[in-house]
Parts: sequence; C-alpha cells; structure tokens
Amino acid sequence: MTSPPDVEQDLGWALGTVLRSYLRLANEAVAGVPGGPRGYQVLSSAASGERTSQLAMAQSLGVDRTVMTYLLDDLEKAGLVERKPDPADRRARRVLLTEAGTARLCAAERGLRKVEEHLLGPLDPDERHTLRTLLQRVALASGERHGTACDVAQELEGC
Amino acid sequence: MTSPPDVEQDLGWALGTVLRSYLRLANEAVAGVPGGPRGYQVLSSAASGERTSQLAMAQSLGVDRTVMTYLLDDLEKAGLVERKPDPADRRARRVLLTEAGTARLCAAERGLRKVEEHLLGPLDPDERHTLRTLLQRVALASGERHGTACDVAQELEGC
DNA sequence: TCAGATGTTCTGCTTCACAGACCATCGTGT
DNA sequence: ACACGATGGTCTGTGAAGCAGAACATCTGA
Repeated sequence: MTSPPDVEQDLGWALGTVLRSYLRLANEAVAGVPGGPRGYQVLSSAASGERTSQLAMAQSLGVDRTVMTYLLDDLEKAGLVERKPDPADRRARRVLLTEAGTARLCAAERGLRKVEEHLLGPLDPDERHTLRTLLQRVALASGERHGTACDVAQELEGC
Repeated sequence: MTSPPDVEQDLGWALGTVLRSYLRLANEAVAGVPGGPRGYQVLSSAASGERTSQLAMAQSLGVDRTVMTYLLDDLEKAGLVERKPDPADRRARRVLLTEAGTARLCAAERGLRKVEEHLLGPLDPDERHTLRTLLQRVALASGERHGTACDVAQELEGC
C-alpha cells in the first residue's frame, strides 16, 4: 500500500479553502463597493495609474473583458470611477478614480488589511510575511507565462 | 501621500491568481474525472475513509450539499464511486471508491503533482515546502472556525 | 488606401450555485 | 409507544454569472 494522500495535502484544496474564507470575510469588508472584492481590485488597479486600459486591467485581474465592462458600469454608476477617452488611442478608455472612489478604496483597504491579518492569525509575523512573499512570487510568475502551459501538457502525456 | 498599495500586494489577488493558474492546468490533468478538480477532491476525500458521509465531505470541500448530490451522481455514473447505505444511520450514504475510482484517483494525483510542481516552479524546494505548509495551516485553521467570523465583523465596525 | 489587428460594447446562450420544499430517518423527551 | 424537532439526502425553480460571438470604432502596417 502507498501512503494515504489526504485531500488536505492537495495544494488546490488549500488554495481553495483559504480563498473561500478570505472571500467570505472580504465581502463584508468591502461592502459598499459594487462588484465586491473584484470591484475593489478594479479600483486598486486603476489607482496605481499603470494599466488603466480596461483590457489590461481585465487581464491582470483575470476577468473576461466583457465582465470588466459591466463591472466598470456599476463602479461608474456609483460615482467611484470615470471613463475618460484615451488621448493616445481613441479606441481605449482610461479608467480614473474619482475622489469618492479614492476614499472608498482607502476604506476598503483598511478593512481588507484586518481581514488578511485575521485570516493569517494562526501564523506568527515572520511566517505571515513569508507566506505573502512566496504567494506573490508564484502569482506574478504564473501571470507572466500564460502561454507556457503547453510544456506541462506535454509532461502529462506520459501518465 | 501614502504609499501606493498596488493590487499585487493584495492577498486576495495573489490567492485568486494562483488558484486560477492552478485550475487552468488542473482541469487538463484530471481530464476524465467528472466534475473536474472538484470531482478529484471528492474522490480523494472518499478514499481517506473518514468523512465518507456526503454532508461531511461537502463541508470539508466547501461545496453546497445540493451540489454534492449531482457531483456524486456523475462520479457514480462514471463507475468511480458507489453509494452504500450507512448501516449505522439509514439516512446517510457511505461514499466508497470502486477499483476504477481508485485507479483514476492515482492517475489524477500523479498529474496534479506535476501541475503543482510546475506552478511552484519559481520557488526552490525549501520554499515550496514552506509555502505548502503555511497554506495548509491557514486552510485548516480557517476551516475549523467557521462561526468565528463575527469578531472580525466587530473590528470592521470601527472603520 | 486597404487589410488585418485591437479595444470596447452588446446579445444570446449555457452553466451553475443557491434557496426552498420534500421525504426518510434519527434522537430525545414524555 | 408516540410525538416532536433535528439531520442527511434529493429535487425543483430561479436568478446570477460568465463566455462565445458579432458588431463597431479605431489603430497599424503594407
């Protein structure tokens, strides 16, 4: 007999479980931001100043471009962002935060920071930082190589 | 001015991004298991022998109990699991793996292991182990305290 | 100037999760 | 023994959510 590989060993299970808990809490923390946590991410992404085109934001956040449309519709309706025509490319729109949007973003950030700390409660400060850093590195790396999935597909053939 | 808190600093963003990449790869790795990665988790959970009741499995995997029903329907239709009446409680069913189910589970596990290693590619072996361990601890802890969300809700009041 | 690529939006469709009702069974109390 | 609420499982309806595909405007390169 081989060892009994429990579900809890599975990276996917751990990721899913943590994300579920996070979302459950985050939904309350960002109450008032249309689109929930994703709406917050849009705000945050727009606030950074880079990647203000809708498509760029959609890709970095992992949402469909058609979804980004009505996500922004809601945020605009709530007066948190504005869509200004991009002077350099008249097809594109620059997504800019209004003052209300900036304020709402800050409030949401404060809330989310507490949620994160609560979620990482079982870890000591060093470990929290380590987890954040490692996750971030994996996220950044996996975001870059979108097309590189093929080499894994090849490996999988041999099973 | 405060520092510019980019989206990539957000724990939720990192979790979501990594999980998305994982699912994209895992979907191929578990091809042939009805229900995709979740179907695999059901198999894995049933294989452990504990938590074989549908409800217990549903909770530990974070899916609705009505979803578990048709998830198991599909797995049973594919001949990977059996629903046997629990002798101790005739309301409940024990979910048992068939031989085909066990084989499929092993194959899926091999595939997923490669996916995980590929995903954690940018980390060195020590870091991979650290990330796995820390994530697991957070996942286990956040799974246990389901009702303890209230204290965070209280904290959030003060924002 | 023309052809193809790109950014955005809109329409239609399919999938999917959740709420709620329903049935069978258990456990407890009387 | 019986009645009651709680629990495990299933089914039905409904609403949301995302994606494919087309449409339109605009950019870019030949």
